[in-house]
Amino acid sequence: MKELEKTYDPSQIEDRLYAEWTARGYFAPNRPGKPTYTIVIPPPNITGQLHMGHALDNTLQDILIRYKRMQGYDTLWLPGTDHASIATEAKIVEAMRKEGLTKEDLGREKFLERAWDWRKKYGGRIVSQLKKMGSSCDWDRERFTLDEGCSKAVKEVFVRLYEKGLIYRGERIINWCPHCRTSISNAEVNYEEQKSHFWHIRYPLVGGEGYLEVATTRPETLLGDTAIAVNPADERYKHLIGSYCVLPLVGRRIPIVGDEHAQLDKGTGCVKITPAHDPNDFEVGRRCRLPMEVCLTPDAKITDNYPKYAGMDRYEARKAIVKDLEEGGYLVSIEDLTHEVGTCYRCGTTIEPMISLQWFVRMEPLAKPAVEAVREGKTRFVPDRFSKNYFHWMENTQDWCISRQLWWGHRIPAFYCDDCGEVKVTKEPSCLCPKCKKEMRQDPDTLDTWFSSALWPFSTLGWPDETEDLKRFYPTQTLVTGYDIITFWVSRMIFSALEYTGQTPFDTVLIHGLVRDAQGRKMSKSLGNGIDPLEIIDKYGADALRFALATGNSPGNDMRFSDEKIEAARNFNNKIWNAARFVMMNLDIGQVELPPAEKLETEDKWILSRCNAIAGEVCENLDKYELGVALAKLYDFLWSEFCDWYIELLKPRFADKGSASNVVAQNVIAYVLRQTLKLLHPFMPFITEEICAHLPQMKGKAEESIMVSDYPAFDPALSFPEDEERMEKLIDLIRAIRNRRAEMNVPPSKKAHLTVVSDRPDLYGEKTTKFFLKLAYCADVTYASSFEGENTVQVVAGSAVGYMPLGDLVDLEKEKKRLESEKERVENEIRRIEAKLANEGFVSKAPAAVVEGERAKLVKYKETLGKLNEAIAKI
RNA sequence: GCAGGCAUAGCCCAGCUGGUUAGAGCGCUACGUUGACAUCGUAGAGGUCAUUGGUUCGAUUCCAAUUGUCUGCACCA
Repeated sequence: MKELEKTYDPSQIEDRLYAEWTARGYFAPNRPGKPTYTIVIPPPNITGQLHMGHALDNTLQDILIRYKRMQGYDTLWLPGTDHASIATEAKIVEAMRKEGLTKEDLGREKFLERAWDWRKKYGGRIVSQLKKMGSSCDWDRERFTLDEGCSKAVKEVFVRLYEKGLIYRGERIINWCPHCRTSISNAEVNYEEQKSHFWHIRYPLVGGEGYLEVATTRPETLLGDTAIAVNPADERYKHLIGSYCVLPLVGRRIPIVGDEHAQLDKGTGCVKITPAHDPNDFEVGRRCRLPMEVCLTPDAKITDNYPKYAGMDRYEARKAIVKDLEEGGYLVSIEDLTHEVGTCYRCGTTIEPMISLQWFVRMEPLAKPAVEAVREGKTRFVPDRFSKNYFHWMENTQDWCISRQLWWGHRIPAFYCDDCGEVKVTKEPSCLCPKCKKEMRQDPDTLDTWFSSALWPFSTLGWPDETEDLKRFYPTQTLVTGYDIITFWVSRMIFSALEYTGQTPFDTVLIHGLVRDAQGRKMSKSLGNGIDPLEIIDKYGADALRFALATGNSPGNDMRFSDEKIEAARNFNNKIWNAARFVMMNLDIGQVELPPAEKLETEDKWILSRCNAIAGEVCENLDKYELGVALAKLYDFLWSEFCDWYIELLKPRFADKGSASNVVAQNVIAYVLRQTLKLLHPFMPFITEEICAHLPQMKGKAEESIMVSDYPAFDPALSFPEDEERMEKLIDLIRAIRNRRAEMNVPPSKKAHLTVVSDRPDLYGEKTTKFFLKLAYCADVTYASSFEGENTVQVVAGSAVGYMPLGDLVDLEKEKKRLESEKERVENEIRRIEAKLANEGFVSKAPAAVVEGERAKLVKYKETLGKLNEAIAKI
């Protein structure tokens, strides 16, 4: 038997195994006809580097796909990347800036060349990083949101929606990022608390003595004011509706209008209206037919219409205008205020609401069926509470601004005639004006990245064509993603899929939380507290990283990543490794065959039964997406039951070379180890594969790789409840003896005589002696139905009393006290249970199994109480 | 403002549809090493399961309120 190294060294193993798996085509099992299980990857940005969020997301997906693959499903994990228009373009622009170049210098074509070069250079980076994680994606089907197929789908969708009237072009207030120089959707705005002021300003009335006072957080937009609104029911001002005031500093006459937007009980009741730079004011402007006055340029500077401030940045202008207002006697007061300000989710710049001609998706008709589908359970969120988020967003969503003033992305397939203004939307790359027959000009803008991501589950499978893949793998089963991306992506995939394919794109959305740092803070570049998964892999291995991320992690909840966690994971790897080393050192059989039940010892049946039970539970947990729970069970089973007990119990048998019992032990332990490794494989693919490759094969069932072996399932033939009970009793007694010795500070080197008194000869006898000798530090063991002796320590557990003469170490008084306090505890338990059983309500209403359980406990406690009395009487 | 999450051992967290002697890991204490593993073993200390009510035969678990904390969404003239 080839020997394993003493400590596990993942770096020697992982890349080699990954290459082997790839070469053998294991990632794409190709089992047409079998039930399918499909996951599409949330495509990482091509600009991105693998971070802990990706690591968690992909660990969970890989666990699921490996599990289903081992269960025999026709699995597909479809990988790919996202062109990430705004993020990528920003990076390229930034790189160009360093060369002293702007987009305009280069022109669209040259710029796009650079972008594709960028993609070529960096798009592969994240992919190779995913591979380091062990991600078993079908790389032959890798896709890109801007590739030919996805582009085809995007055009198809755009044209269809346009023809249905669900996409329209119009002038609306949109969120404008002055830094990225593009519109962004509502979903892409983050609100941040900022300290600011309320400036109270007087607007003099025309043809009168008085003035109206308004308060604003944005005095610079005063330049764009085209009215003052008051509530039509406001007794203070309603007589003024229809008259005018003078716009301070500008001198323009602006009307006083009546509109519900102005509330009676808020501020002074008067509101300045800037229709071109505020969404609410825009609506007021529409209702009152006010002119739009644009006073800010796309880079948030004052327009040339206001020469005094022209070219000033919005904040500069604010200062200047406040100063001028003050000097002109218009400024009444300044009030401190903290308020939420919209910022660009990409660059953090404060967004500027602006009136702009953009393309929109009409959301209401799309949102309705999407809400219905989830309500009817066609797609299920795990955990369920996230469906509430989803409903809330879907039911309140406004039209989606999809055009972006960027070059890197899907160009909007709309064409304009410069002569007659005709608009045509077509999948063709160019077209002639249907009226003037002149070449039309394509819209220069591109689409929101999320527009193409929304089609990902079906565009990647060939839609709009009825491809074999689409038929075979769509709709998909599970989508795994973080809660931060439900609105951006998940909800849009659902309504898109319903609209174009008539089906929800996936059955289940498994939501995970954020990976935070050890102090619970969000990992961020500015804090510099990010942990690089690749460094973790280098140091501890991918399996350790995966274990640290998966264990104890429950759906939807954030988790902390810490040194302790990754060290615990590394230790577990090492534990598995060494358990395997031990097993192999003791094997001399060429292949493994599970002996018939009658040849098995109690401990063999116990471990087989436990392993089998765990297999059943793990499958159940995995089916319910309780991956963290499943892994924790495997951890406990392997470390506690397999290593701490079964291996220790077997040591005497392994020492007895050549015996029949030794051979049985070899077969059982090799079998259980293999089963356990299989159960663990989806979580920790590398170490399990490496060890399995060194283990002898099962007779007649040789497996090429653990990756393509069958996942264990509960097998009634391997369930031995009586032997489980028997072992548990034995373990209880051994534990109790160790416990007693430890309490009395008896070193392991001091061996004691043990007399086991029990009326259960089936539990204790010749066969158990070796265990007491080895695990309970006994010199020898005798079994009896009664015991007469003095100066002995008495241990009550597992339906037996153990007597150990420990000579001078025994303090009889102390011993008696201990036994009595133990007795008291047991008596309390008995009282509690008896009271419960005497309760008419409990007996009649509680389920029979629970009542039976309580009765069984009572019997057990009474038995223990009897033993304790017996022991106390001896003192 | 609206909605939602979380509150369990010194720390970090499990505990799935109510019935457990409330659990792991880390840390701490004591003991232990010539052959699987010190990246280890044995044992121990440590919890009124945030508070208050309610439902129930029975509540850490379900409901309500309160407090603290975090997150979405909205508004902010």
